[in-house]
Order: sequence, then structure tokens, then C-alpha cells
Amino acid sequence: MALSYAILAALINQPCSGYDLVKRFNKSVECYWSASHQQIYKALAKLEDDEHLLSEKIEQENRPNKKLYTVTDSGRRHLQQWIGQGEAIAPLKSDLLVKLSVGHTVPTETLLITLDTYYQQHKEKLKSYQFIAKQYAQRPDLSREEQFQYLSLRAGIRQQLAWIAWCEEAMGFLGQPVAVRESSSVS
Amino acid sequence: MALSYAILAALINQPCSGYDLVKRFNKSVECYWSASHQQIYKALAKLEDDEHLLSEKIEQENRPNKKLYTVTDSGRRHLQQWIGQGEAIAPLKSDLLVKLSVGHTVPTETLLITLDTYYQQHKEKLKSYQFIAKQYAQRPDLSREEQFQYLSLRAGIRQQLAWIAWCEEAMGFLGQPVAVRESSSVS
DNA sequence: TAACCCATGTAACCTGTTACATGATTAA
DNA sequence: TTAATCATGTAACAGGTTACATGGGTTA
Repeated sequence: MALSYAILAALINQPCSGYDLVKRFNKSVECYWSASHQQIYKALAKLEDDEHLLSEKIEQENRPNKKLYTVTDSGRRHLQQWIGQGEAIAPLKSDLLVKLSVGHTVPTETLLITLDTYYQQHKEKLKSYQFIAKQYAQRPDLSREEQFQYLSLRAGIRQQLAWIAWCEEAMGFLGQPVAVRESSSVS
Repeated sequence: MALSYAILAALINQPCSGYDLVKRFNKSVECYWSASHQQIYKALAKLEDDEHLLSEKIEQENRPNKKLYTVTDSGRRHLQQWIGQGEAIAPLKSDLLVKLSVGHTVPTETLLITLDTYYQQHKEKLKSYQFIAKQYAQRPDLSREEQFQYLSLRAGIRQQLAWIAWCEEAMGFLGQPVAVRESSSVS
């Protein structure tokens, strides 16, 4: 359900092919939803069937043909009415928290190793978000459209910062020096 | 998959029936995973079948009988090896962010109303987390088991705080006075 | 007497993941 | 010549949601 809306949202900003959508969904930010190409192609077919999307066949030389998808008026209305709906927030689901909540059943060393794999990933993600954010922040002439994208991006950054801060708290609790690897080494 | 582990984690702390598990999963915190009773009963049956759980039939008067589930040695090992595994962090999926990223396509007023429904829910959730956290914080004699639960809870709190701060930022961006309803009214 | 709690399930459906399939072009 | 990119799909399966089912006991 939400996937269809995420697709409409992506295509309303920039029409493209299924293949390109997959990249936009899974590479970097831009999208606050994720899906496999199988899901996306299926959802695109459904949306076209429901006349929320129009596809135009683009013939190409030296590479496969592709379909360019554009949002119809009906699709736009469909998306707009969804935006107007307040929904229940998704319940927190985190395998890391499940693991930590029974941390007393495994050796501290094991926990630290596991925790660190999550920690590194959150730091990576933060870095890639901040890289994009910097490009927005440096320009004073953002369009309203871009301002909204920037705003959403800042939520992603806040999330990652929250996770990172907590990982460091957890590492501290586990009695281990934080920041051995790279961050905040003084001097 | 992760659901089975979440069940093992919950039952290792405190054996109980399927019915009670449902409550522990969905009421308040304690669990960092969620599931419907249908899912839980199914997963319990599977876990018992795989000998990670043992069930004991409890006969009751004046109410239906129930099954008390306990984690077996095999179940404990199964959980422990999972805890030792680092996994890829779940990609951020947020319908609110999808909505805001195309905020320019709807009236500001609509966005504010939608945003507020999420905002209120995050504040509610935070309040309930903090209520439980206070009980942990007031006691200096926490067991190691409880310390780990408290630690996990603090992650939930950080998440909610991050969402709340961002909602306020977004409301500010939309040019609306924040905190009309209750929070941080000075004097 | 209506609604809710206790307690456990089945069935149909939708969503999401993994594996499989094709076939030309281009870069290492 | 191996792997990666472009481009779009099908099929089987696992995970999750919604609806349906039962039936006594308690609370308003």
C-alpha cells in the first residue's frame, strides 16, 4: 500500500523508468521507502492498471527499450488524499534492541562486536546523508520542492544521530572505550 | 525470522502463555518487536516443533486452559548465536517522510494537520517510555538483566525524542507557532 | 444485556524476499 | 573472458494483516 504512494511521490518529482526508480529507491537517500525491483515492477503495473500512472515506451539503440512512467491527474489526487491522512505511527521494530534487551545471556565481548557492526553502519549512513545535506545547505536558492526534500533528509539525519548516540551509550555501559576506530580521537 | 528470536528473548526473561506474550509485545514497551496474536501463536507452534520451546498445559478453573512456554537449552543456544551475528540495519521506511518529501504538492494547512497527528503520537509514546524509565532510574539496585532492559528502553526514548524534535523543526519550517497545545509553554 | 477479558486458534489475502530467466553492450 | 550495466519480468515462498470462530466469566 504505502509502496504505491512512495512510487507516486518519487515519480511526481521526476518521471523515470522502473529501472531508474529502483536505483532511486535503493541508492542513497531521496526515498524514505525501500523495495526490491520485483516489487517495484509489480507495483508499477498495478498503478498503471489503476490509471494512476501512464507509461510511454522509449525505443533505444544499443540497449533494451524502457518505459517512462508519469503520474496522471488521478494519481496526483490519490497521493494528495493520502498525504492528508494522519495514520498510526509504525511500532518500533529493532533486532538490535531485542538483542540488547537480553544482553545478560551472552558474553560482553560478543555484544560489543555485534553492537559495533550496527554502530559502523549507522555512522556510514549518517555520512552519506550529511554529504547530500551539505549540497542543499550550501545553496540559498532552494525551490520549495527542494526545501521539502531537505527537510525530510534532516529527519533521516536525526534518526541516525539518535542511534549513534545510543550505541555510544551502550558501549560505555559495556565498559569499553568508545571511539577506538576513528571518531573523536583527541589530539 | 526475527519474530521467533523476539519471542525467545521475551520468554527467556519470563516464561508465559501465548496470550500473555501478545500483551507483552503490544502493550507499552518491554518488547522491541511487534506482532499480532495470530502470528505469535503460529510462531510459538513452530518454535515448539523445532524444540526451542517447551509447553506445559495449565488447567484453570473458571477460565480457559493455557499453555506455559519455556525456552529449552536448544532455544537458548539458538538465540545466543543470533545475538552474536551482526546484520544489516533495516532501511529507513517512513510514510511521514514520504509525505513531507512531496509536501509542496498539497496546501500547508493539510501538511500541518497530518504532521500534528504524528507529533502527538510520538509525544504519547515518549511519555509512556519515560514513565517506565523513571521506575528503573529510581532504583539503584538494578540487576544486570534489568540494566540491559533499561538500556534498550533508552534507545526507544532517543528515537522518540529525535522524531519529536524533527516534527517541531518541520512545524517551524511550515511557519506555524509550535507548542500551542501543551509543551514548553513558558511561564 | 451488552461489552469486554480470558485463551487459542484457522483461512484468505496482501506484502515482501529469494531465486530464476533473458539478452545485448561495455569495461577490466 | 569474466563481470558489470541496462532493462524487465515470472514463480515460489516467507512474513504479516484482516476477518472469522468459539465459549465461559466478569464488569458496567
